[in-house]
Amino acid sequence: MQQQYPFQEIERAAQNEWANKQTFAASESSDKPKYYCLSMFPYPSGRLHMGHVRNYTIGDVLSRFHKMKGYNVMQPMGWDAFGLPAENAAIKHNTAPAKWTYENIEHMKTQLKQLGLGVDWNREIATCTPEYYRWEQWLFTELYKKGLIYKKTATVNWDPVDGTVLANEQVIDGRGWRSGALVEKRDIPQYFMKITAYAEELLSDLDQLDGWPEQVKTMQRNWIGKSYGCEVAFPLLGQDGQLKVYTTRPDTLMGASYVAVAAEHALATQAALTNPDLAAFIAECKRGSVAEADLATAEKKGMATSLFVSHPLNGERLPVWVANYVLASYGEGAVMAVPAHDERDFEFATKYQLPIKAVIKQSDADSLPMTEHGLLFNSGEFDGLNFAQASDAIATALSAKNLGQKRSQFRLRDWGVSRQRYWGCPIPIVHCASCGEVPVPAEQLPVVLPEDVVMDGVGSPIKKDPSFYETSCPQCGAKAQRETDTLDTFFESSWYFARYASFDSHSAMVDQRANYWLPVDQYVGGIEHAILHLLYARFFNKLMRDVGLISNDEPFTNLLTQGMVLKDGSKMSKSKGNTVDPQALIDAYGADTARLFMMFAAPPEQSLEWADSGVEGAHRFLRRLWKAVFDHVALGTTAAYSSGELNVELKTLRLQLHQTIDKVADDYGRRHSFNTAISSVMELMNALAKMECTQTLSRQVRQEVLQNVALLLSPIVPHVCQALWAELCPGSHILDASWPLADPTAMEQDIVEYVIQVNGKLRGSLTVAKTETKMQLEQLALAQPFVQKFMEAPLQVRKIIVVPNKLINVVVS
RNA sequence: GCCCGGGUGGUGAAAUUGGUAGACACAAGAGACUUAAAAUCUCUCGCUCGUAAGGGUGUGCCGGUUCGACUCCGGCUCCGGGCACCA
Repeated sequence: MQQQYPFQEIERAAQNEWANKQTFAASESSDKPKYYCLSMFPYPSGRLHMGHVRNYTIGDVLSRFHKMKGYNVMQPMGWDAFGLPAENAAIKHNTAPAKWTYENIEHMKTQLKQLGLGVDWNREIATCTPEYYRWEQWLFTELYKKGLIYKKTATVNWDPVDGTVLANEQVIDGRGWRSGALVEKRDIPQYFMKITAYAEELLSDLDQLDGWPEQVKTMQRNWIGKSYGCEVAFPLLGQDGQLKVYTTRPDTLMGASYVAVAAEHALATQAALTNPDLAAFIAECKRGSVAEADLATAEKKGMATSLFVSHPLNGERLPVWVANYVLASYGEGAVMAVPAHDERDFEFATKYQLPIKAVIKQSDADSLPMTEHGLLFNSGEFDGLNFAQASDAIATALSAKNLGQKRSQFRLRDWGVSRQRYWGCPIPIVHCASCGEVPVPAEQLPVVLPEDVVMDGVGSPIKKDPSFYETSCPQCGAKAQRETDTLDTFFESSWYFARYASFDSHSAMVDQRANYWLPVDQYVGGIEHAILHLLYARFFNKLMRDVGLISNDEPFTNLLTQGMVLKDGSKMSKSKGNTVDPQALIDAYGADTARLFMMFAAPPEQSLEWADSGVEGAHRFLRRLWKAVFDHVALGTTAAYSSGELNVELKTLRLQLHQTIDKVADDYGRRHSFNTAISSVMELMNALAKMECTQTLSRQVRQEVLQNVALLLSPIVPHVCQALWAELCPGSHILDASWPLADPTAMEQDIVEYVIQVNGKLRGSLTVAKTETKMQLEQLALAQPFVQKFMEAPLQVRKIIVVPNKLINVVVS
């Protein structure tokens, strides 16, 4: 055994061995319970960053831990390979997105392999390959035929100078990022998936996801946003028709003083026909980005139309306003405004001097706006009712007039999946003059995206390429045009978890193997995906279930949401240019140090500001561990302790060892608290270092400790533990060893330390036999000088609190 | 703006169910070894009063519940994530 810790040599040897022996190849034929551990696949941006190291080390630790615990483990890896950055890079470097993407994949794959992940690389997938995306094209056509995909117009960011659609990310302060032109909203036809048809199930099934963080479930619930309220119709004055609104506060109806519609609302368009000022205002509202955060933070602006409606219950004449704070896409695209009881309506009414009429009160001291529930007043026959009573009574009154009814409403909108971009999966639809929209038949799939293209920065190459878009109608054979939009890249990442189980199937999107592996037992990924990706993946799981491909209801049984690795206070990402490449770290200290440092730095769910101070410390620990084993085996091999009378020192060390075994198992398996698992092993190693040992028994205990340390740490630092094990136990392999079980006899203790407090303040401690009664403990505590000191007259003991095996608190006054 | 998190020494953090605040590390300082440096080892290390023993104080801020609060409750503040076309 070498005296120095030869990390390069060990890591290369271990990684070669795992590759040659196919150590991590997963198989469906096993009598062990299966464990499918999935980390969110990376976007091939060029190089790994610290967020990747964190994500994939967490997944690998859990995979290796479960393998040792006797599970049949699958840990796959792949590439979320379509997306906007490839187009930008292609323009910048005058190359094709495909070439750039494949080169990045090659480089990042090498980097991932250097991390020593226990990945089954046979199952590797890249979403930009026709073998992958043909199946989502197939699913698209199936769903289209079932009516779960439909077409409607939707608003996009339009750059009038570049003549192109912009992603929200490409709109900076209302201007196009390349042209600098003021961005406009433009309505274009797009395909939508009816995720709202699954809203109820997506909401209720959250209740069965016990292995998900409460935080994520809450965010999803709020995003789906089921509310209970009332639809209210305001009859138009001077013309036929009604203005419909949806409200969650029907109890405030008698306080409505105007109604407001979105700039895109039909009534706004109508009123603008005869009102040039209003037309100009509506045009102004159509400037700027479509992102909700921009809309919500914009200054509240509005303009009165010349239209009026009548209040459905009291017949009062209310003006119709156009307001930029009304969302066209939620509810009816119109609201009834009750300024006294709504923040935004209050701000708007104050600005434009609209009437503010209070109708709900909690007390006489209410200040407006008063947005809490309360009792009605100023509301005629409804005075004195509470929220629930008033909601019922007003809904009944509206129903009687046929001007409204109770209903629920989802905030969730259907998912627009069309993108006017090149580097994505072509939408498998053919537009035929006589047959209309025709889905491409399964036998003609995939619709292959041409990869040999030139990106000029304006528009998508396939929109200008007749050899792509000219085709014939699958139904009538006449000349027809292919759809040139591509799919949202969330489409690919919504089902990849199932494809890993059927990675090489040429006959189906997923096959029976998926029902062996699914659902994913442990999903690991960034908290930034808490809503969109995870919701879409849950939706796709249900879609795949309903077309008969899989049988599970939910895709991910347990979810670990990794905190972000921040740099300079914000998310590390290529678009922000603040990434840190782990390569230098791996080159200088090895993968084990990088992994150990990452796991030791913070608990996985916590966000982490990147700093490399501490890397040295992690490396130093591995060197000390190496040296401890070196010194131990230099004296010859020995068996681990099994029996014999031990002195107090050795007994205490064994106690600590077996407590550590229990703690580390709990930290890995239940708490996912890798940092404390590491620190408890460090404490154990510190204790071992203090122990003199030349005697046979103490060498046996030392052997027992070192063997177990190798096992406990092997999920985190697998290379060095494999090498150490080979030295400690010649002829055996660590991958054949199973997770250690703590020895209960080593953990028996007959004494216990009590902390003594006086009035909740620490004053001393007491070591007593475990068998002492509560009465004896109280007497012992009172007898201590450091307690007596606080009992001098006139102070008296009022009570004594004894927390078994922990603490005694003497309360004096 | 709305939804979800977070704030503990010089730094990363620990305290698992309301029960010893700061484990384990990093950095720093002092010392040992060395011709010297590196490496390694030993010690000190929240703030404050004190020579010491010991005391006071301290987990973003203000208030509350409790024998006891980093932990629970109310209000604020700052930072991060998401907001449907970044992934």
